[in-house]
Amino acid sequence: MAEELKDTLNLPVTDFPMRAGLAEREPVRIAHWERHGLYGQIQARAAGKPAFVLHDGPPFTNGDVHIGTALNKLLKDAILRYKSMRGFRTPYVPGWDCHGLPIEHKVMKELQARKQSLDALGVRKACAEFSAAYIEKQRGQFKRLGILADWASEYRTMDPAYEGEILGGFASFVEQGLVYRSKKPVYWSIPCQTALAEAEIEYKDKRSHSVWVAFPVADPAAKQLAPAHPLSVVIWTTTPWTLPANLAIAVHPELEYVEVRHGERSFLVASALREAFVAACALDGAVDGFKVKGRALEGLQPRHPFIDRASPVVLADYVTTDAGTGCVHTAPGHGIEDYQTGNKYGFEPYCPVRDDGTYADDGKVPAALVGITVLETDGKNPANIAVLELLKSKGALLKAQSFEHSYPHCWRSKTPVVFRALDQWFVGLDRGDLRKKALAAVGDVKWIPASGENRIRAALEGRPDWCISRQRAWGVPIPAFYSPSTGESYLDAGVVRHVAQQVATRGGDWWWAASVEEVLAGAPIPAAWPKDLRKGTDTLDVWIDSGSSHLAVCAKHKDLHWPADLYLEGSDQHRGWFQSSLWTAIAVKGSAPYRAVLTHGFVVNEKRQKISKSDGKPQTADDYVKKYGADIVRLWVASENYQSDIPLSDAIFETISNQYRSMRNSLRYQLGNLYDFDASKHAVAVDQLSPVDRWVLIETAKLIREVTDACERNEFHRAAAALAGFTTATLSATYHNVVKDRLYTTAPDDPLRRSTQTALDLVLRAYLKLIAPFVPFTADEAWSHLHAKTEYVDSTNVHLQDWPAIDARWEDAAGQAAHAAVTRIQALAAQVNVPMERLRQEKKIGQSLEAAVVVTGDAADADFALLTAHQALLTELWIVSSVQLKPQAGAALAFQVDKADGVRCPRSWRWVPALVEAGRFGMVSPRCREALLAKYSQL
RNA sequence: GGUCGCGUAGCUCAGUUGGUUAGAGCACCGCCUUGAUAAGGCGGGGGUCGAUGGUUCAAGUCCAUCCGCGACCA
Repeated sequence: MAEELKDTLNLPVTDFPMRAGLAEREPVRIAHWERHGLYGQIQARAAGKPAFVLHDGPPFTNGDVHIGTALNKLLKDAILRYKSMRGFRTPYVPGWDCHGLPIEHKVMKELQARKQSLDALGVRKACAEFSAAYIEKQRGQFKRLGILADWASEYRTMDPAYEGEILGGFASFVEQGLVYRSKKPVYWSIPCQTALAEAEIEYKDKRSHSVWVAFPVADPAAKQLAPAHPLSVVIWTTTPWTLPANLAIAVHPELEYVEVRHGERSFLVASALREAFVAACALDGAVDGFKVKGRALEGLQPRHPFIDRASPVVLADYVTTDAGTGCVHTAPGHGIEDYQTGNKYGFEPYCPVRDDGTYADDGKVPAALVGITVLETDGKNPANIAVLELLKSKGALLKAQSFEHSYPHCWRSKTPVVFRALDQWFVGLDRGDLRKKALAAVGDVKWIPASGENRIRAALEGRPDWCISRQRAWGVPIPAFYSPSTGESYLDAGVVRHVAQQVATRGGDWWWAASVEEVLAGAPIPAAWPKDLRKGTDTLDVWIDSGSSHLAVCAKHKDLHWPADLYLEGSDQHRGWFQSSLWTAIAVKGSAPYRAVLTHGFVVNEKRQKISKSDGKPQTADDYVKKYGADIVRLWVASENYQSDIPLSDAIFETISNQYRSMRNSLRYQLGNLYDFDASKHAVAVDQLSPVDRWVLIETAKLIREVTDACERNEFHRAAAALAGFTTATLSATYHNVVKDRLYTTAPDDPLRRSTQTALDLVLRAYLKLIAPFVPFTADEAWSHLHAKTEYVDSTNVHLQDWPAIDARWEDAAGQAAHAAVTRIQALAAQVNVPMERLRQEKKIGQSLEAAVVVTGDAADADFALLTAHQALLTELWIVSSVQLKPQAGAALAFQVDKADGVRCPRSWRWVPALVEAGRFGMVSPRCREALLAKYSQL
């Protein structure tokens, strides 16, 4: 009998599964989308509409897609899907950053492991293959995340046409006189005879000499110093071999320095380091003399201990009192800080060390040192030993001792590297007012968040001239020429342009493969150039590569426009891509390449620390996609406030998974209850909808407003929070819960049931569109079930819909009134629930339907009046069997809950005073009898 | 060390121009339900709003300093 009655209910029917199985289902849906050319359909649908160009920052092609890279791409994808639903054309051309040292480094390591060595062309070929292989991998991983893009048009910085654009842009730099050649210290590997980049350095512990060296001051009175004895400024260094290149001594302007008297000599050191100095050099019985601020020492002229020149005192903020004497040996040709200080004071980056590591005979290096190598083998450094000898003979060496410290080593030869000034190419950022123009352009861009503007400004203002040459093979060649006899360099815009054209068709390899004659054939060679020239072997800094993408992509692709509407990358790109793109755009086009720049933070672990390999946690996007599915990863991205750090942990993914399940369950409920609903036949007019249905439509309107507002502000986590709240509170706990009774127990065509189905249908359609940018797989899956009761449908796709609109009729006066009433009655439910819960804990009732409610209150009380006016709604909204209103003058509103009297209807489970006969269905409540009669016409 | 940013319940986030006992969802505990069921409902516990000091009648909300974390520099 009970089974039979259950069969008379209109229970939900749907094939939309509760269990998502995202890891298995999503790839099938991707294939479905690709088969239908979803990206193309989306573009075609918006043909003629204004374009929203989000220009893709190219990920580096040297590994699997990192979870942070995935976050970036998913934010872009969500924005584009949203914008397309808002009526924009959203062409999206993804890119790949292919050149650069990390790839060359990896490739060289592999070659080394196989004991192979290759020339530049061979290395380039291996790098190109490496890069291409990772493009394939990454593209697959991006597609798996549900990224929709014009993959056929993707740009790659190693493509000949792209390389041609880079060089074309570079030609404009040269033409405007922005490019110059100058010396700058770089890491140098002596055995490899090559410059190294940061990534090619390994830090290892090393035992070095540390020495205290006295620089005699001939004329202390020039700075109003009155030492008791002949004065020396004392420096401390761990690289004695750089002393021949010493050009200055740096002191901190704010530090205090003190005269230390010992024997017949006076020494000048920082007061804070006086004790350490006296102890290290065993100056027993030393006494202090005058004290002086570092600032006052500027311009003092100590003499170099073994070369006949002055080593003037200069000021530098980086001088510390951690170690040494507070007087820092400064060799602008052997250190970056030294170089910068040297620049400030007009010293050349003097470097008497040749490529092979030996001292040059330049007329300044003492004869005793010429030809001696600075390369350390077996812990012995011939240059250090020779320099120490020299210092001793001059009486300048106060102390030498061993010193253990971490020191950079060449990753290939494993020998200590040296810092050595080499000729490099630079872009002069203040030439042609480039910096001024760039700073001005910053003001025309919308920075999101606004603090990004300060960051880019600081980066632009603080940046020294841009060193754009790299002594590497895997990159775009710098089309410069050199005279073998004089070493003079030759760079000309016309020639660069000629090379650019050739490279655009032949590829960068051509530069290496062709002879000088071939390279210059047909080029407009300046008359002043000598006949005898060789090609340069340097490549361009890869930031020029990616920084030229707006020229090579936005300005070229027919669907796009220049400048782009939006750049969206991690906040580290203020010093990277945002900046390099701005420089190239200012130089070539005179304005910024983007209208707006949106930045996000970095993925961190539960301790808010950067995700690192030592965590032992998975770091690639695929790890998470395989475990949770792309929609979960996407929902995580949407839920986080990406403007600061973005935490990632198993606990967070569990929470997100729960939220997802909640959404999915609501979808299943709605789809299941719409199985026999056809809007064209059954829809109820808005003004005829029941109050609770009008209520949910207004709630939906509020949701649409909230999500839309959040999306317009790019604050997707607010959208996600609003959707989560709507799902659990508005739908699951309230609307779906309340409306179950009428959906299940009334006759299929009951106006009340059709009213609710009408609302459910409207809510579901809006809801699916709202979640589509964030969980596109699930949204489209449900959309298929809604339209065709099947998993895949060819005729329609949620991503081809317009963003949901609010029907003005939902919010008319009657709707507002119904909404207000239902909202208040719902709020009062909390007061019913408390006493009801007490009965339940006492095991007196179970389901809320077993309860009968009595409300007492003054008839004039606003709430009591409201309940009286809407008495018909109360049992349904509170999900109880009866509600009795007892007006009582002067009484406060009170809710009393008891176990319901009467009998329980076996069909509706409601308690009624008495059951009635319903033929073959037995005894049921009067209301159920009517429903059965309506459904079966015969009982 | 410098610049910028962040720091509200176990987790993810709200807290508008300073103003009632600091909120939501998830998680947790208890009860109910088994006709949304690898679901659902109800009730409950839980926060000295990073710390300290200050401005104010009133501060999570403004100011200062410090601590922690991150990014970029050095």
